[in-house]
Amino acid sequence: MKSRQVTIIDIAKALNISKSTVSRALTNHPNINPETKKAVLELAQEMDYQRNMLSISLVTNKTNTIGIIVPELVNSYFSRVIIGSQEAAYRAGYNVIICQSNENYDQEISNVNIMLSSRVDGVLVSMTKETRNFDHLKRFEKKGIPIVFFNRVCDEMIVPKVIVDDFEGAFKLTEHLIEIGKRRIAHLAGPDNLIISRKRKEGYLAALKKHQIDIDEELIIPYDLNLDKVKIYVNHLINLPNKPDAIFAINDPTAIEVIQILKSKKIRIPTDIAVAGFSNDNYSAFIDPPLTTVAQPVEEIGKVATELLIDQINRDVKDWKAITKMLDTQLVIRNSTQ
Amino acid sequence: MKSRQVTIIDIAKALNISKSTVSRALTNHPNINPETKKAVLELAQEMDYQRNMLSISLVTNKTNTIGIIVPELVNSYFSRVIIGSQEAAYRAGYNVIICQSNENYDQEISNVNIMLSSRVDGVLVSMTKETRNFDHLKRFEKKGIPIVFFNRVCDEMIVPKVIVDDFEGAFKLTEHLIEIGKRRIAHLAGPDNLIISRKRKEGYLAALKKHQIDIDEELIIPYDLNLDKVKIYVNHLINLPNKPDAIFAINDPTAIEVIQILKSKKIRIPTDIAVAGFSNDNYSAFIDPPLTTVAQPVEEIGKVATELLIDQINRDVKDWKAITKMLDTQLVIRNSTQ
DNA sequence: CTGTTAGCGCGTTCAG
DNA sequence: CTGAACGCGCTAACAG
Repeated sequence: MKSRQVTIIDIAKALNISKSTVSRALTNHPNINPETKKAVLELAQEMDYQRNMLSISLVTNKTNTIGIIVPELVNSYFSRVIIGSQEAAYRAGYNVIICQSNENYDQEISNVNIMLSSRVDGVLVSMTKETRNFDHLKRFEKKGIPIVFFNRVCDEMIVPKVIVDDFEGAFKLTEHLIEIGKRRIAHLAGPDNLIISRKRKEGYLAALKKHQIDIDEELIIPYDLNLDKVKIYVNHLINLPNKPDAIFAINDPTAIEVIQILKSKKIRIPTDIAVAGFSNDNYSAFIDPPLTTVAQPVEEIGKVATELLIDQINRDVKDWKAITKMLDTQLVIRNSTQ
Repeated sequence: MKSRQVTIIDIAKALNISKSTVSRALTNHPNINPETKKAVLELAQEMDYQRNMLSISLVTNKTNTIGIIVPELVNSYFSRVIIGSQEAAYRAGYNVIICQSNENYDQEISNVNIMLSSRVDGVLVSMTKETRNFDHLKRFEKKGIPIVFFNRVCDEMIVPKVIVDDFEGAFKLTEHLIEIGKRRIAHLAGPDNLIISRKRKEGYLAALKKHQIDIDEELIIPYDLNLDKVKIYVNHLINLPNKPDAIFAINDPTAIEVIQILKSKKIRIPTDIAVAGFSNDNYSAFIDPPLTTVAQPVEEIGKVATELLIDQINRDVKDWKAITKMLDTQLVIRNSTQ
């Protein structure tokens, strides 16, 4: 059972003044006697008064809170986005509430409901890998709550988005693999509904094409981002009559998993099979062998997305702008490919 | 500018019934005509009504939200605790708001204020490395808001705590180093105000003592958990006339940093210097060489702490229990020590 | 089963 | 500069 906390009324009574005066003293209101203000502030301090954001939000119809919906927090990627986002949010006077969808569509819907009940002023979203219908996300727009996508964006909604150049990143990476002499480059591609999956695959294909390497569909594995299945795919690949000499995984956790599996089979990396990932996760530099990957400015993504969101919040609905910011990637070459 | 969302009154008007009836229909109230209820529910769905938690919390004096204050989210440790906590919280119908103190005392105070303004029903706290005064945390207790510590706990407050047996973990680890033949075991010890630092150091000392190894104060480095300084300390250690043959770092990120530095100096691990950490972070198994460490049931810590907290929330203040749960650790031996 | 009333804690009029 | 009155959206208590 919760006990009631100190309120403005308590202070007003103790000082024998009106609540509105106390309220004014507490909110930098211009018309207030400095002495009254001082007295209120001191008593507030003494009584450990803490303003009740619930009431304030209720009356101002603004919570100064933004919601973030991410697929997961286990890997470092989304955690880092959140770090960047929180920093930008706090600087602008916003708090942040975080929901994980656990890559599950239904849970994403339930997350939307939480955000809506909490009356967040705006939301940052990176969809689950199974999200193909966007009605639940469109509810935000309809209610006048701005939404900004990052990383896993949605083509069907005309809203601000923050992405990296996945095509170019994958292209550069694949070209690097070709340059070190690899010709049979396998790709663990992500689910087709995610644009990042498609773009990365397109970059991979474009690089092969540029270097006149025939595309072998057998080497392109549709993969649902479930790490448990990587073993099956890698086994399949290394048992092909015409084995791959490189594996480009859609992301770093997958690439790291690939490396573990190859090592357990005494396959030499990169001599027999080179391995590359995408995103440059925190520990990718430290694993054995260090992983070649495409670095993303992850914290920056969170920061930019949050700034775009707060900008939308401060606009009238009719003035919403649907800017897409594309940030640069950087090829990071490490020993897993050289 | 935010536009107002659909309210109970809107539904009441549309159906030409009273708001209380709508409210009852929306809240599984027993006394309600099934037909009225059906009509309300359908209209609510159609109008995309979403209950306003701000109002509900204001009147029920309960937010069904718990706050978590952690020092940082960069490393996987606290992220994983949060994963465990969120799971337990959601299961019990609670949401979670997260604040990072960034290892900064003043920011921790500001986090406390955020939690207080948000009227969380309870808080989970792991202190910053600089927290030596606990007045800000005691404010929760005084206001009847239960607090549960985990990992970095506070001896001065008699509240529930969830920890692991740091002494035993460090003891087993140090003993393992001794068993593989190491005698000059250095320790990068954490700040003395953190109990985990002291316990781990005590475990280390106890193991040395048990095996009659003289304690060399020169090998015990007081370290403030700032990764940037690790290089200085490692350099200092390897330039000692009587070098260490093992380094036990207070946590895994530090140990991984130590490994990078030793490798850059062509010092062989573990032959020249063995390295061990604490907590078994996500990637510690994959780095080169794989890191020997003491595994903690991290997600479990979050889960147990949250359950204890919710239990406190459901109790009357006078029935609060100050249980300390100590979870087991497990020595994980990998190639950095063998 | 339903409607009316009061009030949660606060900001914001409008009068003085 | 200060006070009184109203209302944000909702639940709870009391009447019917």
